[in-house]
Order: sequence, then structure tokens, then C-alpha cells
Amino acid sequence: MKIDITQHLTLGAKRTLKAFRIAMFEALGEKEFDKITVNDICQKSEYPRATFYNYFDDKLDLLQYLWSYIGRDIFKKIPDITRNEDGLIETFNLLLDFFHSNKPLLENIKKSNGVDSHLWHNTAGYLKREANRIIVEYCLPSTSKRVPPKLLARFYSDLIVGMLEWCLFEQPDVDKETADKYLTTLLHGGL
Amino acid sequence: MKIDITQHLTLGAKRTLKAFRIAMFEALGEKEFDKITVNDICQKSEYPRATFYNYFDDKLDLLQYLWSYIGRDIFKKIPDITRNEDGLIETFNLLLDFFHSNKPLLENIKKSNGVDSHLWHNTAGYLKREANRIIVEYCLPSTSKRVPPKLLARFYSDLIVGMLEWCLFEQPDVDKETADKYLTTLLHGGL
DNA sequence: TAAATAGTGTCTAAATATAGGCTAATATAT
DNA sequence: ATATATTAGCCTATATTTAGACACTATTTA
Repeated sequence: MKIDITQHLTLGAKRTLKAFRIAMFEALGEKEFDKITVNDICQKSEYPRATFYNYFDDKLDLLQYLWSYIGRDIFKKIPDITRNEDGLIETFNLLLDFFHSNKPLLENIKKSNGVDSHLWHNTAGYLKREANRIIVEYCLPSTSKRVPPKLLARFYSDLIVGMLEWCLFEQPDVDKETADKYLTTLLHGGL
Repeated sequence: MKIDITQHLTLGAKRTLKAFRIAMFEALGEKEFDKITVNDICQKSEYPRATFYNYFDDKLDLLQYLWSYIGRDIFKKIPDITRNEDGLIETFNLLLDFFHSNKPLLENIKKSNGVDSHLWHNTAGYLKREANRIIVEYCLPSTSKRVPPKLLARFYSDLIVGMLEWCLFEQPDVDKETADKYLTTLLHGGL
């Protein structure tokens, strides 16, 4: 990123970022990442290349920004009241729903060598980070004596994204109920 | 208009105009024109007021620009090969289709005092102008001896927009086939 | 393998957008 | 009736975008 998105952004900057996000998201529904060019993004967003480089180092930079944005956006849907285990299941469900309602995107991610690709690890990393943030904020039991809370949060987000990978790449036909059941079981030690 | 849209426009200017067009179009589907504020437009388009006034004198100015844009846009669908009477029917059908596929917009135009409102006359004027342009370009018979071609084009565009008004305001339930039949009859003298 | 084509990333002066302040007019509520 | 809030336009210094050129590196195509 060439700018600091944690700072105050002008209306114009917000519009520009949004346009590039949408352009990359659309492009990912049409071709795999390696085939997408900066020119594609600029054409879709109706911004010149110079503006793209005002904001991003390259298309991977935009991709990473997109994933962290999507991560945050997905978890916005979690109501503040959801807590503990329900919150974990909900977090997982939101991620699963996202990919299920964006099939072409998932297909193009899979084309880049499936679960072992650099691309998916990158994606998963950003989603895990946001999941972790949500879990720390909402889903940690107030009384955990046996392990440090942050370790617990890490365990949970690893588990959720691991489950997600398994559902998307290993067992794409598994229904949500079954997946939730597996997740609950694993949360209680897997037996 | 504060700028000359017939001149070359930068990418940014095109984006800005497009955003304001879409914002006004959306707003017209939600409330009647008099209730729409410049702030509404700016909020929808995600542009500041200053930028609005860089382009337009006021919201009526934007509305007029929108209608001439829509007029041009509607008639882009007429294939170059369509000629003479078929072209006239097609021109009429495109206009009718446009309003039929934008019911909420039509309702909000009607709310502004129906066919007698200043607003509809304004709208109709811009549509008539574009219809006329298309008719002059494509639909005039090459051999018209009895009247000047431009008078004929004027007669045709008046007739088409008159038919449109009748279909939208007087007889909103008439089906397209009947409307086309009426139009054909009127084109041949009305008997 | 050479040539042509398409893509990357950087740079600049000129064009355009931006925040926010201003006055006056018009609604809205009390 | 009068206070309060919203809206319309305009203005300006600052920030951002823009076109197009540049040097360079893939990737096609012949």
C-alpha cells in the first residue's frame, strides 16, 4: 500500500479504493489471479494506471487489501450479542457462505493450484487474521484459566480456517449442518 | 452545465458525470424530483457538493443532462439497418420499454402532476429531441417530395412522443401490439 | 530466435476534486 | 412568531487524479 488506510481518507480516496476493490473482485470471478493485469483492473474501475500506482505497489498488494477488507466486511454481520461457541460457529458459517455465494471466485482460486497454492495461503492468512480479531473481541470466554486467551483465540481461528479449507477443497459437497457438527465436535476435542 | 460535454472529457470527468447520472436516476426511482436535494445526489454518488457544482448549475441542470443522456442511450439500440417506418415503430417501442422497465421512476414523474407537469414536459422535450435526431439520421425516406424532410422528421418525433404520453398517462394498460397498431394507423393518416 | 506485442512501474505538469467555511433562503418545529 | 435545522450556491487553498511518455521486462507470434 502506498497510503495509510488507517488514517483519515478523503471522499475521493474512499471512492478510488472502492472502485479498485470491486474491479479486483469482479476480475477474480472471471479469471485466475495470475491472468489478471493492472490494465484489466484499470479498465474495470475506469481509473488510469497512474492512479492505481498512487495507491498500490502492484496487483498482489491490491489483492491483499481486498482480502482484509472482505474479512472485515464478512464479520460485520456478526451481531454484538453473539458470544463464545455460537460466535465461533457463526464466524465459520459466514466464511463458508461467502465462498458458496461466490462460486466463480472460488473456482479461480482453485485453478491456482488449489489448497496448496501460494494464493490460497495468502487469502487464508488475511481471513484468519480478521477471524482472530473478531474472536478476541467477541468469542472468548471471560473465564479461561487453563490457557492464555490469545492462544485460545489463535487455536479457534486456526480451527475455523482449517475447517473452511477442508470444506472448500477436500469435501466441497458437505452441507452446512454436517460441517457445523464437525466443527462443534473438534471444538470439544474431536471425539 | 458548467462544462462542455461535447469536448474531450478526462476519465475522471466521465466517472464523475456517470456517478451523478446514476445517483439522480436512482433518486428518481425513490422520490419525486421536487423532494430530491443536491445533498441526496452527493450522498448517493459519494461526491462532495463542491464537485456537483463543478459540473452542474443545480439539480434541474443534472436532470436535463440525464434525460438527454438517456435519450441517446435508448436509441443506441436501434441497429443501423432499421429504416423508414420500421425505424419509427422501433424508436417508439424503445421509449415505451424504457418506462415500462422503470415503473418507480414513472410513478414519481406522475406524482409531479402527471402529464401536465412542468417536469414531464421537460422530460418529453429532451426525449423528443433525441428521437428527432435518430429519425433524421435513420428513418427518413430518401424520396420525400411533398414536404421538407425536416418537417417530416418533426411530425414523426411529435407523433412518437405523443403516442408515448398517451400510453403512459392516458391508457397505461394498453399492450405494445395495440399501441404499435395505433401508431401505424396514425402514420398513415389515422383512418 | 528475432521481432512484435503487451505489461510493469515511475515520472511530471496540468486538470480536477476536496474540505469546509460563507451567506442567504427556505423549511420545520416549538 | 421565533428559534433551529436544512438547503442552495459560491469560494479557496490544498490534495488528488490525469494523460501520456519513458525505460524496462515478460510473453506471444513468426
